[in-house]
Amino acid sequence: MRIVFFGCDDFAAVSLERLIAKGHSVVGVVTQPDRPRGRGLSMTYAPTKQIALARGIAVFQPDSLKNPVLVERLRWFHADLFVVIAYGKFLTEDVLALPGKGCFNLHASLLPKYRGAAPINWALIHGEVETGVTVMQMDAGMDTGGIVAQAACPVPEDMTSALLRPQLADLGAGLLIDTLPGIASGGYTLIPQDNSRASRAPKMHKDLGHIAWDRSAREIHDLVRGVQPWPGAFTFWRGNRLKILDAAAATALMRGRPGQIVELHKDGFYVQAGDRAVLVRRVHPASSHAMDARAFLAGHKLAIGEVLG
RNA sequence: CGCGGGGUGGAGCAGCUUGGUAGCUCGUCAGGCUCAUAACCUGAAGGCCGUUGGUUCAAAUCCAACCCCCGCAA
Repeated sequence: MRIVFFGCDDFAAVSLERLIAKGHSVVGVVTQPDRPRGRGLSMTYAPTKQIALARGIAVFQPDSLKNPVLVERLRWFHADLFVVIAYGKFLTEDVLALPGKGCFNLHASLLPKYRGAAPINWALIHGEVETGVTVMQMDAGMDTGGIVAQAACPVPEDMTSALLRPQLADLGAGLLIDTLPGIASGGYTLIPQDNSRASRAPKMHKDLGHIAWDRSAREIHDLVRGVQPWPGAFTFWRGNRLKILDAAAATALMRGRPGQIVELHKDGFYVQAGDRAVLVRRVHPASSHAMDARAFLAGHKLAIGEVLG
């Protein structure tokens, strides 16, 4: 079975590696065009592209899949199957119709929940205690296709999106591998998604990480966990950005205005939220590096009553 | 040449503008106080101030180059 793999990031790379390792015939890798990234705006290759180059697999980086010429180029792969993971572009119906066995997607949520670009982040932001991965047959909608298989996993209290991401990538890669024989033989059944239970997980953007201190301590805790490593939860202290890397909802009730520093502690400092306080345990000041709150407190004189925002 | 911040005992910071005895909050070690403690008191160890070169009687501090780290932006 000739497979063309569509995907870009580290999450997709795990499955690509697994496919190759299991001996599947990956004849092409389709990724987003290279763009200048990082400090200094140097050109960096997507993780999947790096894997493809190392293995001598053909790489294709179309600007748009709506361009008929580029769609025609995809046909030359003579693929039986398209596997799509975190590719970042919609596949048009013309593209979906190309492979004989169809197009299948690995999505990092228990569909129909969290359809969209950032399912892992949103599951944590919403405080889910369970999430998982789904293999589905693609249709023209956004993550609306019939479900082939799912695997769930619990979400511990202290889980962050940065930690959960590789775990789900691994879980998903395993599910994908297990599912492929059925897809190859046609021996699978599609379970339609219940649209009434669907929810959206739109792409992360910068301002999502900006902490609104009038939200509940629980919501802030979930936000801090859910926006890592990017965009990261942040607030402003004396005019400078202060990333909050680890925070917990306080058990004791404290009084203050939302955003106000209400208590300094050996292991961090308490900031008043909408209901109770939040204990900030790890931070990343602007122009510095990540550090425990106790280290931050050693070098910066925080005053009780100061307001973060 | 995208914009910007920073490298000072184990940690986080001040000092640099106006060159000339290494400072602060902690940590560590020893001792003391206490029923006890993350509390308090006393004392000690630990730094060629990122690297190289320059200016100077004298450089953490001024100048040049280089290395490393980070934020923004993507």
